[in-house]
Amino acid sequence: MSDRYELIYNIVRAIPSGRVTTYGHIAAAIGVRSGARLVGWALNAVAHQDRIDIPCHRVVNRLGELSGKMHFETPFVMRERLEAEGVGFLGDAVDLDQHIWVPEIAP
DNA sequence: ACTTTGACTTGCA
DNA sequence: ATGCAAGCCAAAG
Repeated sequence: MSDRYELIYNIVRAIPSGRVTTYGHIAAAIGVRSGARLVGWALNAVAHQDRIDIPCHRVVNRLGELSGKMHFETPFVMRERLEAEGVGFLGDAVDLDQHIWVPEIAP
């Protein structure tokens, strides 16, 4: 595990309830602007291992779509949790304009 | 040790 | 405005 993973986990864990963020924002926050895929890998590792304390369901792609919902226990749990936190949906994507959350850039 | 793929994004045609 | 291609880091084959 690289230190980047820790940064990613730290940021994802810092996402407030009822808010969502995108892979690109997290990637930019850890200093790797084009490393959005790395974020996905980190979350996949988190989901596959026992790092469930990280709210990976609050991480969506830049369109607000729940791209990683199929990696959860069930494809519905992700939306269920987001809706339970008060996140509004526009069709199959979250209302980014209303719930987007931008992490602080880490040096 | 090298190649391929993946929970993505951005840029050019 | 839509479609295809390239780029980036890390892990699995």
